Amino acid sequence: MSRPARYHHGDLHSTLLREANRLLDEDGIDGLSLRKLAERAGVSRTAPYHHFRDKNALLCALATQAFSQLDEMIARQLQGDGSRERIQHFVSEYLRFATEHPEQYELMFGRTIWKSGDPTDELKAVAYRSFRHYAERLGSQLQGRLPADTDPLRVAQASWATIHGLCRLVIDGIYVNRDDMEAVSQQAVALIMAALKPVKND
Amino acid sequence: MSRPARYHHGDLHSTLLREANRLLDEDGIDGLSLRKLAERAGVSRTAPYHHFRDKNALLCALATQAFSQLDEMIARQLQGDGSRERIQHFVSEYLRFATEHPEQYELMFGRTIWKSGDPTDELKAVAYRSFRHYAERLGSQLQGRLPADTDPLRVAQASWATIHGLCRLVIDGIYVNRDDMEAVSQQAVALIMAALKPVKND
DNA sequence: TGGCTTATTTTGACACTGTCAAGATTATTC
DNA sequence: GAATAATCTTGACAGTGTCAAAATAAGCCA
Repeated sequence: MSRPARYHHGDLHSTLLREANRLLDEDGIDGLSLRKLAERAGVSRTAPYHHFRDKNALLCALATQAFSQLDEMIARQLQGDGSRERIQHFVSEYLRFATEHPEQYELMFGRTIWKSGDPTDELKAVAYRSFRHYAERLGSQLQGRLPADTDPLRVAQASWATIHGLCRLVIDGIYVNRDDMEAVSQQAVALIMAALKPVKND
Repeated sequence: MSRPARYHHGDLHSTLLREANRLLDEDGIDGLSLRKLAERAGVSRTAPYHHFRDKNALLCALATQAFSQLDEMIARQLQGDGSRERIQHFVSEYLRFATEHPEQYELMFGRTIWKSGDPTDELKAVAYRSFRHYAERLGSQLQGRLPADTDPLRVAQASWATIHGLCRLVIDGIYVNRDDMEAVSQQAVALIMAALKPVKND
């Protein structure tokens, strides 16, 4: 016995987060129930309620974590020049992020939290910040190459919608083939680059 | 009393579909329970099981209906020349379709059926047919205007992902502002059109 | 140390869900 | 009219999120 069953767990909060992530990977967002989670943590059904107000709060905490990771990834990948290769690579990394952790991605952007649930202020903050970072970095990469009447913010929104749409199609089980997805994303990037004004490093 | 409570309802199948659609609009996909539905139809909890194998089958039937409507809309809007106005108009109609019936759209493309559930063969057929029609019609509109190394199917997939991504962002409660969405979609269309080879009616 | 307060955990309960089994009732068919 | 099939009902079960009240442990101040 590694740990004699004490009345006080000692580190329930972080244990819950860790096991919740595991449950998410294994059983999906539908299979993640507070009761199962409590059992995994070796604690009674209602113990988690003293660490998270309700299930929504737990899910928001998980989503917040995931957004931090995404934000880091964006900062890491979306820098340097705005060459087609760089942007293409970023898109591939985004798709990988979403397809390798589909349930977390669903949690981050899905209706469970944003529509049915009630997103935490903390979650909203990190989510909006992620997008702002994306828009800023993409904007600086395309600087001077957009037509005069084109708002960089709109381009950021549109391109993000495209990537996000692809991710949803795969994650929701409509597209299954990842090679297809990669090819489609390359096509999308190619179309956008074709619309830009030519520049020296093309 | 409009109808004396008989043992046999007489038209339960279509009544269930009708009331299920109403429940979907009013309470959302999460609020749609078989028991509530049965009560609305004035029938006991398990009566629906003699008309639909389970809840999944019911949802698939609803989604199938919705796909038929979408298919009709595509056929209606995506014809004629491939001018920017026509395509723009189609996109607006698609967004309208999704935002006016968000819960049906969620049902059509969401994970409830495609991932967690088990899509009916009938549903798969009509869903794939819808996309095929979209791809065919868009392809014929862009005929001769795409770069030589560009597969029209990929363009169809990429553009659909963009529209779909926008719809999801709105439906899932992440974007709230519909005017923004309209502007973003116009930006996306503009970018695609800019990448095309110029043609007489531009 | 002792006692008080607070944090943490438990058991019991409630309303809700989808769905199965077995029986009751009506319609259909021969 | 009798047998069969379709349709509907009641009862039950396991599962869910969450509240209230009681039990237990930890922290703190004297």
